[in-house]
Amino acid sequence: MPTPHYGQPRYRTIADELRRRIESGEIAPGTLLPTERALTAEFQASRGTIRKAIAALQSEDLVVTEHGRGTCAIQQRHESVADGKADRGKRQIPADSDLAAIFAIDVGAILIEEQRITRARGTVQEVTRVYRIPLAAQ
Amino acid sequence: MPTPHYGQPRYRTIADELRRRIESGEIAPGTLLPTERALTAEFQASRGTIRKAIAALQSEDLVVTEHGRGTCAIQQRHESVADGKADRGKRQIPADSDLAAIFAIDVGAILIEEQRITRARGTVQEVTRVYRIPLAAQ
DNA sequence: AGAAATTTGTCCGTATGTATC
DNA sequence: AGATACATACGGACAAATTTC
Repeated sequence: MPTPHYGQPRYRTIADELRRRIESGEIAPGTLLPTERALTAEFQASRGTIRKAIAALQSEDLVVTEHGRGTCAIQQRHESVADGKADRGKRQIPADSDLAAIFAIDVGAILIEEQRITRARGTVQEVTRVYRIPLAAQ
Repeated sequence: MPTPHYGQPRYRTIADELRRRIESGEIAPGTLLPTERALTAEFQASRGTIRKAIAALQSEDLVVTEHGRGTCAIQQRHESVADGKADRGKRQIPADSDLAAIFAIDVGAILIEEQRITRARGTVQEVTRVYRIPLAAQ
């Protein structure tokens, strides 16, 4: 097969299909996707194309890939948990030296930290923290 | 050259060099970068590697690429030099009392921390950190 | 207007390095 | 240490958009 990518490129249709499986729960959050090798077999595409599809999902924060391990589906953000308890919080913290360097601000300057805890069947799966500069300071 | 990517991969050092040229004004905002072909000649790297380096700059909103035209440097607001800190990183850290309580693990137990830095026009917008328990421990 | 050249986009196959299990 | 799985890199081929002649 040369390169017949009329309409939509192949890596995109593959990404769409994988996204569907994740969002439908066919690939449960927290579980590994099939290996790249398995995906090349299933979609009859080269490994490079499979990796491009997965890269698209990564940029959507739908999956996380770890070197020798595999690619893992991430718990969805706007999914209301069964217990309904929103494990979210927002607070202000002073920047430590690490964050200060990244943001190019002074150590001790105030940052906004938003925290989100995702659970599955009661156990904590992930803790996500997003830091940013207060709007007032910009 | 086979594939000796000790320390830093090739595409990243190339991306760093191109970023330096853009931020130093050597490649003026609004002007086209050298063609992929020219870059392969200069850096003695394959086209795929060059494209990966450019893709990195794209995700930093430092350049935009148009199909039959080329890759164009973006007008940017000055800002501190990128200190070479990777936009994505993963590391293992011991749980502090806060995280230990959330995960219901011992203080000092190892957690995986993944960090992602999102930028817009060169400036840091958000720092996202995701913590989770190593799979080996589950 | 049209053809050719240029340039980026997609895809394949292979080989080797590196991290994890 | 061995097997498995992802990461990097090369080279070639063809497609599609743009520019040039």
